[in-house]
Parts: sequence; structure tokens; C-alpha cells
Amino acid sequence: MQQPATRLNLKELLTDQQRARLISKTYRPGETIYSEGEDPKGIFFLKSGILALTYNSENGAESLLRVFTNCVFFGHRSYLAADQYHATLTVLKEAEIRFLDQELTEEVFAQNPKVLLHVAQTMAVDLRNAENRLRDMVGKKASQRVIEALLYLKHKNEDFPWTRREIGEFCGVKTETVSRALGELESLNLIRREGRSIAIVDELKLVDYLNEPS
Amino acid sequence: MQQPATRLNLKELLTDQQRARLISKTYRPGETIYSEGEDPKGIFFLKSGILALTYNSENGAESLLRVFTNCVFFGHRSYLAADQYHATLTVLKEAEIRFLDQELTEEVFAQNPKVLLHVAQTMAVDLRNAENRLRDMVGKKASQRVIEALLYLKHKNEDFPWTRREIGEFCGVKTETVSRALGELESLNLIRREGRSIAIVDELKLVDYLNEPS
DNA sequence: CGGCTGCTTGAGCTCTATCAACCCCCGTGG
DNA sequence: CCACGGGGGTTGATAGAGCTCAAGCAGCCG
Repeated sequence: MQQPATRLNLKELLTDQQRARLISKTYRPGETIYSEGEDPKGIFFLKSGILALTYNSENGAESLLRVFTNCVFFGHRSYLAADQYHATLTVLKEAEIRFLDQELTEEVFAQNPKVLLHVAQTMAVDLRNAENRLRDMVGKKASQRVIEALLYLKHKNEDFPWTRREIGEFCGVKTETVSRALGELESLNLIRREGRSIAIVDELKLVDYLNEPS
Repeated sequence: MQQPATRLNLKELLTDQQRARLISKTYRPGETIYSEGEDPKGIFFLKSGILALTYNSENGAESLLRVFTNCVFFGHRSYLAADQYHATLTVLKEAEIRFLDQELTEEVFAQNPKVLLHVAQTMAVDLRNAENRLRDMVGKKASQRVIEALLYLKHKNEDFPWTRREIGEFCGVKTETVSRALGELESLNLIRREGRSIAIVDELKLVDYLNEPS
């Protein structure tokens, strides 16, 4: 099985006629694209911007499940599982979206197997990531999970000013604990804090630290 | 999108010629089908038996990631993501397996879109489950997660004698804590312990308990 | 400048891991 | 037949990581 394509382009995946049926929309930061509990009516494609998939529990604890950046499909998980959205998708950075309604989605899945394959490959990677995080929740301590969150978020977008809150919601830790963990990592000279932003001093040492039994 | 098929049958999915190319094998409890770090060479189909996908960390902590029972594909996640297995698959109950080598897998994916679609739907459900567990790791207390583990494992196989160890490895809790949590649940009259086995007294009350903020 | 949101630090508490003892059940071998 | 051993389970005492609550600081924008 070949590597998943790193960059998607709707022009290459859809016919002109299909592309004419796309619904375009631009969302501003803070807006909600879909909410937990709603029924999927199709799938989306993100042309530009940054999105966060989060779960807000009744008691106020939030979880950051996934982040979407340039040129990926999203909303396909619930669509394929034929269940309601299990989390809420909000905009972190102004986003340009294309929506494929159910008819168009079915048509594209049926006519261009590359699309379904790509979506399946995306979920295969996301499932590995989720299960790795699951194992790390018991096996690794907070400061190690903070690093993994940092690496994931920086990988999604190097420049976005990720907050301690977002880091904590991704790795299952309170913001105060993130703050303390960052202090510890800085004292080990693995990262450097400059105002609110976090610079990685030595990525290799950082990854080493993840594998330490301590 | 229609519901994922509840029961698969290779006879309906593969041609006679393709079925002749399947590699059959029977595994006994305790045997390993594949190990973390190996490269996938194709995908598998489970005709009967019970399998556990587990991750064994260097420090001895184990995680139970997924359980497979009758008539499902497995090994497809790593195959589609084109990466190494991220966990180890072992046999809990004698299992009859069919293996599709790479050539056959590619051929089936290309010729019968239902197979890829089914595999994608399976991952869509698994991804939701993994992300729900992720949010519960922070939002819910141990006894609530024990219930979710119980419901998941009983759903996979009602009759299999799941151990406290397996329950704990699924929900990220030590066996002693599982034991104490079961005691608490019994005192609330939600479950009943009979020797080593666990009977659910009232599934509805059990599910209610999951949503309590306490 | 004021105000808001994010960040940091401290003190105390809680939940769960850890360590340890013991029981029960069952299979094995003398 | 009984002694033994091992795995699963339960229960108790203790310690520690991270949460909670609280206060104060820092960066950013009107």
C-alpha cells in the first residue's frame, strides 16, 4: 500500500460538473461548523485555515481530539460510521470550506475510488494516533504527554500560537500542569519559552525524553 | 450512508478464484499473530475466535486497545496507513484466520469496493470509540471507565471470562482499582459478582451512572 | 490607561498507583 | 490422597502525581 498523499487537490479528484455542485463557505475564528449530536449530511473539504475537533463534557472538562489544517477532508468519520457527530468542530483560524452533500459524496465515493481510499488512509493514521495517546495516558507522565501534544500541534501548524489550554486539552492535563511541565522541560533545556510562545531547542533530545522510563 | 454490515461473509465478497488464494491458519490461545513493529504483508479475516490488540510498554504497563470477534477484517489499519503495526495481536480464544496477501488485498480493494468501504466503516467506528475513551480518561472516574470497559468487552463476547486485568488494561486502570471499583458498583446494586464472573443487574441504571457528574 | 485573557506559582487535597498480605480455585506431581 | 504452586482476586496501608482553589503577573488590544 502506497503512502497516503500528502496534499490533496479537489481539481484532480472531481470532475468539472461535480466541482460545480460544491458548496463553498468561509468561516471566521470561533464559529462552529458542526456540533456533537448532529447528523452528518455529507462530507467537507478544508481548503485553508485551521479547525479543532473538541468534546465539551457537561462538567466543563474539554478534550481536543484532532486538528485539521490545509487540504484535507473532514466530517467523513461520522458520515461513514453513519452515526451522529461525536464531537464539535470549531474554527481556530479563518477557514475556507467546500461541502459535498450526500448525493455528491456518494457519487464521488462510487466513481473515484481514490477519494474513499484517501479518507480510509486518513482514518487509519488518526486511529493509530488516538490509540497511541490512549496508551500514553497510562504509561507516560504529564510532561512527556505535553511534549507529544506540542509535537502534534506544531506539526499541524508551526506558526499558530497554541495555548497551554489547547496543549492540555490535547494530552489530558490541566493548564496549570502544562505550565509546570513546560517549566520542567525548560530547565532540562529541551524547550525555551519566549513570552507565550514555545520554541523547541533540540527535537531529537525531546523525542529521546519521550522514551525514558522515568 | 447505510449502516455497516453487522456480519461479513467472505463467500459473498470474494470470487471462487480469490477464495482459493486465501491462506488459512488456526491459532491457539496465547499465540501471537503479529507483533508491534512488524511490517504488514496483507490483511486478515477472522472467521471465529477472539483476538486482543495490546500494547506492551517497556516498563510493564499494558494497554488493551481493541478486541476482535467473529467475522471481521483486521490488520487493515497498519496496511492502509502504510506503517508498521503499532501494537501486538494475540489470541484469547482459539481462532480461525484467513490471510489475504498483498496482491490479493490490492485486487479485492480494486475490484470490490464493498470491502474497502466496510473496512473504512470499521475504522470510523473504532476511531470514535478510541476518541471517546480518550475524553473519558480525563472526564470520568475509574469506576465509570470500568463500566465502559465492561460494556465494551461484554458486547464483544458476552460469555468470555474477562479478567480484572483485561478490564483494567482496556480502561487504563490497575487491577486492584478494578477490583475496588467493582465492589463499589456492587454496593450500588449495579452489578453482581459471582465468583470471578460479573453479572450486570440493570444495564439502564449502569448507563445512567456513566452520565453522573460525580 | 484599563481590562481581558492567558500564564505562572503556591498550598492543600484526592484519587489512584504501589506494595504487600492473604484467599480461593484448580491443576500437577509425589 | 495430599502437598504444592501459580494465577486470579480481594483488601489494607501508604505515597505521590496531578487536580483544585487561589492569587498575582504578563502580554495584548481597545
